[in-house]
Amino acid sequence: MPAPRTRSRASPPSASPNPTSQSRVARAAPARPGRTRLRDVAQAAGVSTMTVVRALREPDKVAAQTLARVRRVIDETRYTPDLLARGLASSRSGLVAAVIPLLTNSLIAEIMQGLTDALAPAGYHLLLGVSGFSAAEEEVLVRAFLSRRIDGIYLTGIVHTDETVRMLERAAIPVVEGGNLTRQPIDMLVGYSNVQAASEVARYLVKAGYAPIGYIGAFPRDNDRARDRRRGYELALARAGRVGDPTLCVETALDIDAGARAMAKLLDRRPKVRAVFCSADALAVGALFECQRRGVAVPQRVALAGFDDIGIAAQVVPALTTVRIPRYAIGARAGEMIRNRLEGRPVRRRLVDTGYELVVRDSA
Amino acid sequence: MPAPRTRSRASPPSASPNPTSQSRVARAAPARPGRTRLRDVAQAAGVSTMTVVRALREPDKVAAQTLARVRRVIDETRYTPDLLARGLASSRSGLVAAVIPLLTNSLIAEIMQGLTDALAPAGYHLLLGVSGFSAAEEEVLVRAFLSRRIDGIYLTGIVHTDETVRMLERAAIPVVEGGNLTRQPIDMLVGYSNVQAASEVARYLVKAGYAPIGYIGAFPRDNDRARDRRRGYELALARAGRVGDPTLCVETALDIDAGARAMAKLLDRRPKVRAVFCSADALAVGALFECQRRGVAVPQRVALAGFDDIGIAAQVVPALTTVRIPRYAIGARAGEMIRNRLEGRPVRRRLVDTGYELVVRDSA
DNA sequence: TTGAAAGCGCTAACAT
DNA sequence: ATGTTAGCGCTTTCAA
Repeated sequence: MPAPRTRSRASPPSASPNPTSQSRVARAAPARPGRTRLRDVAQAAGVSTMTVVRALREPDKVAAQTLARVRRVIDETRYTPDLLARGLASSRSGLVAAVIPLLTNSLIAEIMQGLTDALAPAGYHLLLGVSGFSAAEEEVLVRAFLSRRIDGIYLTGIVHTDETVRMLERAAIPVVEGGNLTRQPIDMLVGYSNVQAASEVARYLVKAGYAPIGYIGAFPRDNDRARDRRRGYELALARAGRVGDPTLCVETALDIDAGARAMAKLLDRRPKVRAVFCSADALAVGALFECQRRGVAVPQRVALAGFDDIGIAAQVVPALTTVRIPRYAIGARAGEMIRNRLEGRPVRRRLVDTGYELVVRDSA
Repeated sequence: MPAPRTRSRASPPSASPNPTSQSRVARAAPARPGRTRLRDVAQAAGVSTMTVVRALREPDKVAAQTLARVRRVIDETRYTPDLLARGLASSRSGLVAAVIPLLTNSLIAEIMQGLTDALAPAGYHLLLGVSGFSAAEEEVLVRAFLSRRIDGIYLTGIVHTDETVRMLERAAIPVVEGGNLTRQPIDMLVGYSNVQAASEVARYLVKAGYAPIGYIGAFPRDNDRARDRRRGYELALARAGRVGDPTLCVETALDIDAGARAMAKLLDRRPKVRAVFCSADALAVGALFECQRRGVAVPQRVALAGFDDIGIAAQVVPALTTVRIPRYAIGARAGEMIRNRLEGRPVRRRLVDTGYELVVRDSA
C-alpha cells in the first residue's frame, strides 16, 4: 500500500450520538480496498473534498500551502479520479461513440484514426460499435451507448432508422454524420457528395471513350454511400445517352475477394466490357487481380477505376484511377466538431463539404 | 426491417443543457427532464424501485399482475437504465478496453472485429485506445481506462511498461495479451510464436535455395511481434550457417507504401537479393508492387514471403507465400476469455497458443 | 480561501 | 413477494 489510508468514514450528517444509527458498522469498511478516493485524499491532507477538487482543477484558487499538501498526498496515494462517479455526478461521461459498418476497411479505419486523434488529447474516450451495415443494428448500438450517457457520437453515413434519429435528437448531444451529404443532417455532418464524385469518375470513363462501362459496387442496403455511388454512375451514363444495363452491374460484399469474384462474374457475363467503375478501391483492387490472373490487360483491354484512394490505390500496378477523399480528415474534423460543441465553442459550419478529387492514374 | 427514414427535423439539439437550473426544488423535479429514471417507473407503477429492478432482472420473482403493470410503464416511458449509475453502484462498468498500436492495419482490425463480436452479445462495450506502437502511450491509455473502471482489457503484444503491468495487476481485472507468446503473461494470453513462425518461413526460403535472403520488417521498438519475427529470420539463417548481414535488412513503418520504399532501398543496395522475407503482408504486398514497377519478376528474380495471411495475400498476383495466423479468432478468443472470467466461469487455459500455418503460394 | 450538504440513478443488504 | 435504506465516489450549490 503506497500510503497510510485510514478508512474511517466521516460521521453521519446529523452526527447523532444515537448508537442505533451505527447498526451498519460493517459499511465503514471500504468496498474496494485498493482504491484511494477523493475523500481519502482530503482526509489525509486535512481538508475538505472540495479543496481537493479545487487543487485539481483550479489550483490558483487554493492557498499555496494547502495546495502543496494536497498535491503531496495525491502523489503519494496515486489518486486517480473515478470517472464513473464523476460522470454520474456531472452528467458528462467523457465518452464519445462511433458506429461504423465494419472495422476491416481501410477507409473506415482511417476515419476512426482521425476521430481518436482529435478526441484523445482532450481526454475523450472512444466507444466503438460495429453495425455490419445494418441500420437496425446501429439503432441497437445507439440505444445502448445513449444509456451510457455518451457525450457525443459519430455515425457513418446518413441512413438511420427513425428511432435512431429520434433518440439522438432527444438526447441533445452533438452528433456528426460522416461520409456523405444531406441537407438535413441529424445535427452536424462532414462529408462529400458521393453521387457527384461517382458520376465524375463515370463521366471520365465515358469521355475517355470506353464502352460498355460496367459497375461493381457494395450492397446498397442501409449503405447510402454505396447507393449514391451507383446513382452517380447511372447518372453519368444516362447523361451520355447510354441506357442502364443491369447485366453490367454487380453488387457484392466489401472486400478484395468479393471484388475479384465480382469481376470474374462480370467478365464471364459480359466478356466485352471495356471499363469497370468500382465503388470502392478494395473492390477495384480485387478486380485488378482477377484481370491479372486471367491475363486481361489493364487498361488496354479493360480499364478500371476505383473510389476512396486508399493507400494501396497508388501502389498497385497499374496504379488506380480513383477519387481521393480526405479520409483521415473526415474523422479528425468530426472529432473537432464534437469537441467544439462539448467545450462550448461555437461551431461555425454544421455542414462540412470536404469535397473530393478525381485522381487519374494508369488503370483508366 | 427498420424503415428508411424521411428527413424532417425540427430544431437542432442544443448541446448545452439548460443553464437555468432549478436551484433546489428537492427530489420532485428531475434534473434531466428528458430522462425517465427507475424511480419514475416505480412511482408510476405504484411499486418500489426494487420491484422494478426485479421485474427487469428476475421477472419470475414478481407477481404476474405487478410485472405486467411495471412492464407497461417501462414500455410507455421507454425507460432505459443509466449505465453510469449502475456501474457506480455495482462496481462493474460493462466496459472492456482494447489498446492497439494502430487502427489502419488489416490484421489488427480483424482481431478487433473478433473481440467486439465476442463481447457485444453479452452487453459489453468496446473502449478503444490507439497507442501508436508506444508502450508509454499504452500506459497513459491503460491508466485512463482503469479510472473508468473497465471490467477487462485486451492488450496488443507482450511488451508493456512496468507501471502498466503494476496498475493492471493491482486492478485485478481480466487482462488478455494477444498476438505473441510469453511464459509470464500479466494474466491471460492468446497468441502464437512469432519467432518460430518467422523462422519457419525463413527456413522455407533457405531450403528452396534462395540466397541471399533479405528482410523487410516493421520497426521493432515497443513491438515484440516485429522484433520476434526478425529474430526468427536471423535464427533460421544462422542455423543454415549464413551470417547475418545488416545491409540485407530494412526496417520501416507498417504500411504498403513503406513496404514499397523499403523494397526499393533493398534492391538499390543489394541488386542481387534473391528472396525477401517481409514481416507483414502489408509490407510484402508493397514490395511486390515495387518489383512489378521495376520489372523485377516475382518469384523468378526475387522471391517474396509475407506474414499474417491477410485477405489480399491470396489475391495478389503472384499469390503470396505467407504464414496464416487465426486473425479473427485471436480477438474472439480473447473476448471469450474475458467474458468467462467476468461471468464467473472457469478459464481452463490462461495461455492459448493458437499456432500458425505456413502457406506456400506462388511468390516464393 | 474553504467547507457542508445534497444529490447524480442505480444496486444491494436487510427487512417485512 | 415487496419495500427500506444506505451507499457507490464524485460534483455542485450555497454558505462562511
